[in-house]
Amino acid sequence: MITISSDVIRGYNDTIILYLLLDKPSYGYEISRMIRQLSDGKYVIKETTLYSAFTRMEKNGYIISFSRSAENGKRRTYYSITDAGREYYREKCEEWNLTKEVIEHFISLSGTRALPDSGAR
Amino acid sequence: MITISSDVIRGYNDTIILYLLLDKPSYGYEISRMIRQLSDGKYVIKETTLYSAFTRMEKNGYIISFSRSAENGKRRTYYSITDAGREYYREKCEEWNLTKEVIEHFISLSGTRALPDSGAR
DNA sequence: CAGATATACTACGACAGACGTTGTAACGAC
DNA sequence: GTCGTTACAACGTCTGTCGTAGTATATCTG
Repeated sequence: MITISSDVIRGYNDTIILYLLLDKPSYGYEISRMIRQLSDGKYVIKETTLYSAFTRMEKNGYIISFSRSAENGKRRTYYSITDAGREYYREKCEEWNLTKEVIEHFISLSGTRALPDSGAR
Repeated sequence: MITISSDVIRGYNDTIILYLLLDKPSYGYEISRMIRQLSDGKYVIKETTLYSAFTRMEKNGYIISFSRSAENGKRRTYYSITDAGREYYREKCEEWNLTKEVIEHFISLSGTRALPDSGAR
């Protein structure tokens, strides 16, 4: 079974997290679950990756944290996206479209299809 | 101007290089130029990245190197893809399709579009 | 009530891939 | 003769991911 390797998604974890903060603040565990759900279980972010992304993005000003008690009284660290975060997200979306375009020049659909003559030689 | 960040393409440099070796052996400088051409200048691989990819992939058995003199007498290190390399390439192509699918769940086309109600709250 | 499971993190260190910098060497152009 | 292009190799740094472990509370199970 093919799974997503971390090196591939690397550089998009931040984007994914920001997407999930676009409409409302959220916290680690919820974001983790949402990623799993929205990807149909195809991508499960590692906890350490997630929390280190939070730290990094707060340092960069893309999100801000605040502590709030949940209904049951447990403390949680919530994060909400900043304007800079929205801007960064927007840029990453554009970058993604470009990247996709570029990589698809080097992906053959079947994976083994004979190449059209490259013109070399 | 939007450019491709290395973290995005990370994990696909090997795939890109293997693609360019599918039909014939090649060498560093040529591959570098082909990447630039095929991506319309949108992606220019760094030399160190390229040559370290060669070393890594040869160690992994995806490519084999041989030295040959060019017409002008200059020595070049050529690389050709192995069966294991073709197999690896094929897997990466499948993985790419999956990754693309997953990431696009988290990319909104406009980058700022209002989200459909997430159902939360 | 004990123990398992889910929630909600934090800390620490390792690792791999990308990259900056530098150096080398051969060739043709001017 | 030196400048630009070709064609690499070596070395060290940085960043993001991840393995491992630990802490603490809440809820569920028997």
